[in-house]
Amino acid sequence: MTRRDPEGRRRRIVEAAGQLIGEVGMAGLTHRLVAARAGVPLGATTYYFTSLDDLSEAALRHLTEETAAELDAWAAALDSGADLPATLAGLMAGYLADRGRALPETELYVAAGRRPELRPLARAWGDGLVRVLGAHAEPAAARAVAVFLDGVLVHALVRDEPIDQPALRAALTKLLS
Amino acid sequence: MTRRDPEGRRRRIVEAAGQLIGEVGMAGLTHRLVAARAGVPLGATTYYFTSLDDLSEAALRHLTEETAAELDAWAAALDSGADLPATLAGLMAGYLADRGRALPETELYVAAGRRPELRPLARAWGDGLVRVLGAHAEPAAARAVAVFLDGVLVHALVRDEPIDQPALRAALTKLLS
Amino acid sequence: MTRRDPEGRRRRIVEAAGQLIGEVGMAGLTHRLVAARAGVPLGATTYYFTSLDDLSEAALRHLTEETAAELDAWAAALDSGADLPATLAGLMAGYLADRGRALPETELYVAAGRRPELRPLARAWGDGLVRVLGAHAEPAAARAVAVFLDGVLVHALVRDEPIDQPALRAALTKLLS
Amino acid sequence: MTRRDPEGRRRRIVEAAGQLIGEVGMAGLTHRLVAARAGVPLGATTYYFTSLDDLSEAALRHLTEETAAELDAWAAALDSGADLPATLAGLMAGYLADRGRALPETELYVAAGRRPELRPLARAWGDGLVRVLGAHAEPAAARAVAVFLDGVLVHALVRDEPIDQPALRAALTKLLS
DNA sequence: TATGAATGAGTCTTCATTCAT
DNA sequence: GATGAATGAAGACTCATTCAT
Repeated sequence: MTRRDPEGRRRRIVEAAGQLIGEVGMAGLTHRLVAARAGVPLGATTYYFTSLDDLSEAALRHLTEETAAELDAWAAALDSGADLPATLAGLMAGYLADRGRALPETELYVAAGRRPELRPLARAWGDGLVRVLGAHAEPAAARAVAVFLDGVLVHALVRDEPIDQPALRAALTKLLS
Repeated sequence: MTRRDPEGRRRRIVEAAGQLIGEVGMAGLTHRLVAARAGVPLGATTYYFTSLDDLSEAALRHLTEETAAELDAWAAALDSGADLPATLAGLMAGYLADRGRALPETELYVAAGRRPELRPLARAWGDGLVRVLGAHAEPAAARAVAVFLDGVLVHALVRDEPIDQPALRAALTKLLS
Repeated sequence: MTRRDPEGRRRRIVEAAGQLIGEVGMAGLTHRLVAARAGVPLGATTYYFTSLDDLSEAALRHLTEETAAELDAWAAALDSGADLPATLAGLMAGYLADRGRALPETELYVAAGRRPELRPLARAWGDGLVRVLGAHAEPAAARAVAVFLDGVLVHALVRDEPIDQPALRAALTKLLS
Repeated sequence: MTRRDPEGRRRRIVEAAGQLIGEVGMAGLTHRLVAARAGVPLGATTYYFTSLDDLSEAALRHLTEETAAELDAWAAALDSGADLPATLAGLMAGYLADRGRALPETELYVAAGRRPELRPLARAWGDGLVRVLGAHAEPAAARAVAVFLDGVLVHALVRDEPIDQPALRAALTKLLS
C-alpha cells in the first residue's frame, strides 16, 4: 500500500474491472465505475490503459488466468483416478453453483465474437480442458466434452437451475465412451 | 405501403433493430441507428417503444420467431427418416455456415443472463429443439443434444472454423445412443 | 425569439463561434465557449453541428460572407471614380483600424493551410478583390495588389501600427502603374 | 553525445518542437508529442521549460534563427549584383517550393497576433529583409517588398500553386522602381 | 398521431502540470 | 538533477428521453 506502487495499482484496476464485467457486463464497464471500485482517481484508469478496450482486455485476461488456475484443480481431481464422468460432472456442478461465474465467461465469448484479439482468451478454457482430458480420453472425445460443457454453461445462464448432475454425468459418459 | 400503417412501421423498426443487434451488438444499439436503418424518423422509435430496452426485447423476440421458423425446417428434415445424427450435423453445419447467425443468438444468451424477462426467449430454441427431437430420442438424450449444440454454437463463435462435421456427427451419435 | 426557431438558433451559434474565433482563435474554440456566448445549452452546439470542425467551418464561412459584403462596399468606392490607389489605401486603412478584423482572417489562412476544405473560403477575399479590381486594372496588377494587401494584413498583425497610409498608397500606385 | 549534456538535450527538445509546429501546428503541440519526437522522457520537457508556452516560444525562436541563416544566403545572392527583382523572385520561389516552410512561418504570425511576446520573432524575417534590401533600394521600397512577399507567402498557403515567377518578378520590379 | 427539436447526463480521452522518489 | 507517476480539469461527442408543436 505504498503511495507509489504502479504494479499494485495496475493490478487493482484490473481486478476491479474483472469484478465489474461480471456485475454489469462488458457493455456496462466504464472508466468511472472501475476507478470507483478500485479506489483510484479517474485519471489512473486512463493512465495505465490506453483505452477502455485495452482495459477490458486486461481484465478478461486476468479472469482467464484465474480460470487457468481453476483448471489445475480440475486436472488434479481428474488425475486422482476416480470415475471420470462423475468427477467431471461434479466439478462442473461446483463451477456452476456460483452463478457469477458463468456470466463473465459468456461475456468473453460474445466479446471475442466481435473482437478477434480476444479470441485466444476465449479459447483458453476449452483448449486447456482438452489438454487436461488428453490423459484420459481420445482427443476427439475430449473436444466433444469441452464443447458440451460450454453448452452446459450457457444453458445454466438462462435457466433458474443448471442441468441436473445425473443427466450431466450420463451425457459425459456417452461422450467419453 | 399505405400512408398510415402503424403495424408496418413497427415491424420495420423491429426488423431493423434485429439486423443491427447482429451487426453492432446489443451494446451498440441506439435509437438513431435503428431509425436510420428502418428509414423512419427518430421520434418513431420512441413513439412505438417505451424505451430502448423495450425495443431491443421486441427485436430479440422477432429474431426468436425467425429461429422458430427455422426449427420447423429442422423438424421436417429430421422427420424425413434419414440418419438422425448425420442429418443433425448437416443442419447445424448449415446454420453455422453463416457466421452472422451465431452472434445475435449468443448476444441473446448474455442479455438474458442479466435480464430475466428475456430468458423465455433465450430458452426458445433449446426447448424447441428438445421438442422436435422428442419424436426420435429419449427426453434426456434430446436435452443433451440441445445443450451440446449450444456449445457448438459458442465454440464456432471464437474460432475461425466451426467443429468439423464428422466430429459433430460422432458426438451426436454417442449422445443419441 | 420564439422558443422553437432552429434557423435562428443555428445562426446564433455560428455568429458566436465567429466572434470567438476572433477572440480566442481557432485553437481556443470549444463547444462550451460557443454555447455560453450564444446563450444556448451545450448540447445545442453538437445537435446543430456534427463536429467542432463542422462548426468552425460554418463560422469561417459566415465570416467570409461578411467579408463579401464588405467587398461590395469596396467595389462601390472604387467604382466612384476617385483616385484608385488612394481610395484603396484608405479602404485598407479603414479595414485595419479595427484590430479585431485581421486576426480571424489570418486564422482562416492558417487553418486552410492544414484543412484543404477551407481553402475556397480562404481564397474568397483575394479572388473577390481581383474581380473588383478587374474593372480598373490589368489582371496581373489586380492580383499583385490583392497579394500585397494580404501582406499588409499580416504585417499589421504583428506590429503596433499598420503600415502608414502614404507608404501604402505609394506601393499601390506602383503596382497599378 | 556525452551522458550528461543538458545543452544538447535542450536543443533536441527545441528542434523536435520546431518540426512538430510545422507538422501539427501550434495548437497540436503537446509535451508528449515533443518528448516522443525528441526521444527524451516526458519529464524532461517540463524540466527544461517552465510551460508549454515557454517551450513553443523557444521552438519558434529556433525556427526564426534558421530563417535568419537563410536570410544570409539571400543577402549574398542579392549582393552578387544580378538583376534584383529576378533574383528576389527566384529566391522566393525556391523558398516556397518546400510547402512545409510557409506553414510554421504563418503559424508564428497568428500566434504573435495573440501573444505580444512573440512579435519580435514574427518581425524578424521582414525586418531582416528590409535591412538586406537596404543596400539596393530605398527604405520605403524595401519595406513594400517585404510586405508583398509576406502576401506571397500566405497566398501560397491556400493555393495549390504559388504565384508564378514572372508575375512575381513583374510586381517586384514595380515596387523597386 | 407523429416528429423534429432539444438537453443534460454521462462517455472516453487527452494533457499540462505537479511531485515524490 | 531527472523522471515516471499521478491527477483533476477540461474537451469532444453521444444519446436516451422528453416535449412542444
